[in-house]
Amino acid sequence: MGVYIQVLEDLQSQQQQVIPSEKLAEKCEVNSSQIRKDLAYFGEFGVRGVGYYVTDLLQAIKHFLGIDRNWNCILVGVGNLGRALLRHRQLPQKGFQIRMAFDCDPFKIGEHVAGHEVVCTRRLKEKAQLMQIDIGLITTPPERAQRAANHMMQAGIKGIINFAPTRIHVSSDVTVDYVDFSNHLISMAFRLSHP
Amino acid sequence: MGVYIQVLEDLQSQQQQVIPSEKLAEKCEVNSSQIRKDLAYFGEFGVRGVGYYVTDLLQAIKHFLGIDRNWNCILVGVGNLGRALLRHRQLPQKGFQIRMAFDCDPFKIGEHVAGHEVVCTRRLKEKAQLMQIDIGLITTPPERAQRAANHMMQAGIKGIINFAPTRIHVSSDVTVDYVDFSNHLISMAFRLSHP
DNA sequence: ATATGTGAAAGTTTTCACAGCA
DNA sequence: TGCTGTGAAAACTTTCACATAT
Repeated sequence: MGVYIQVLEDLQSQQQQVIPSEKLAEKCEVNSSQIRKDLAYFGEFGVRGVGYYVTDLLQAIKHFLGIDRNWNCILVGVGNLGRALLRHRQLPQKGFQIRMAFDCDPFKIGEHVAGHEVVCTRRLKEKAQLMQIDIGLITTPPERAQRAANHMMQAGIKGIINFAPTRIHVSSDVTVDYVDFSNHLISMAFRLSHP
Repeated sequence: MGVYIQVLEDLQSQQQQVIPSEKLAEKCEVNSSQIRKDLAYFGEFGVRGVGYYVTDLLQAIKHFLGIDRNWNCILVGVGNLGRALLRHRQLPQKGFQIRMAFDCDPFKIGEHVAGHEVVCTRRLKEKAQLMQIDIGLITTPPERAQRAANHMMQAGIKGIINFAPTRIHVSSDVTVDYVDFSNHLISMAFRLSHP
């Protein structure tokens, strides 16, 4: 789904006005009926005999996905990965603002990373409740991921993306998504071993 | 699939010898027949009435996935994400060694990151052909991803993991995997918008 | 007694093929 | 004519349920 946005934004920057599902499918490397099904799902946006208007379609997809607004995020764990995310320009560009960064290491507290002051994790609830935080990013070592999740839940955060390679337990009204690089390397190793 | 390894290694470090599919399913947050199907797929490793021997199973899964050996990797693009990957201790721990780091920025060339000297991307082929490199990681800005992929193909690399948010084109004997954080944030935004 | 391995059933996703509209 | 939107078919995945092994 995110591919559509990627490719459509590309087309937009190339001043391409209209695209038929067949061409879009090619660029996204999926089947063209797949695209038509997906796009028809949230309203009839295509024009028969013509194709899809790039700008209108992008708008519609973004609205449908809920990314035609800003999302407030916080990050816990200012290690290598945490810093990479704090400095990543793509995220704010797409409407995901990391508002604050937390860590429990006294040596890191007070440090500034890409314009964010690093704050003690214990102050997460107090700080995060003030501004409405939507999404929490966990980039701690695995053994501290659960604690980070607990802090986030106490602050009323309902969406957690866990980059630490461990499962976390959350109450049923909280959505968790797992991101683990190693999995991509593992799956690549598998594919290369079974040609 | 990677979840199994995560959980089994956890069990191993807790000295747990045997585990039935039901318990394993709970920890992996999947259905227990799912697990039995998956595990039966590469040989009968369970013992009826008992369960699975953790160590043997781990061994078998790792062998099956092709991660009971070392994989030589290189990285192109020493930005924030590139640095995070170079410093990530989990990767070598799992058998993925990043052997060299490349960048085309003259200010970065010669710099050392986590024990890796940064080398000019033009010298990729020359350098990478010497040691057998299996996997290439692209962490460049999107506009330089295709060039990085071309260099990798010239060096005979057959597996590419692309962290840049753009599609790349490769010959049919090369496997590409895409990793894009934004997708996880987008999918979270979607789930939080449609409760 | 207990827990695997596996056919058969249910559910989901992907693709096909074409009617219907610009 | 050209391309969308969509039912129907095919392919794939997940779950159930139980015969089978220790």
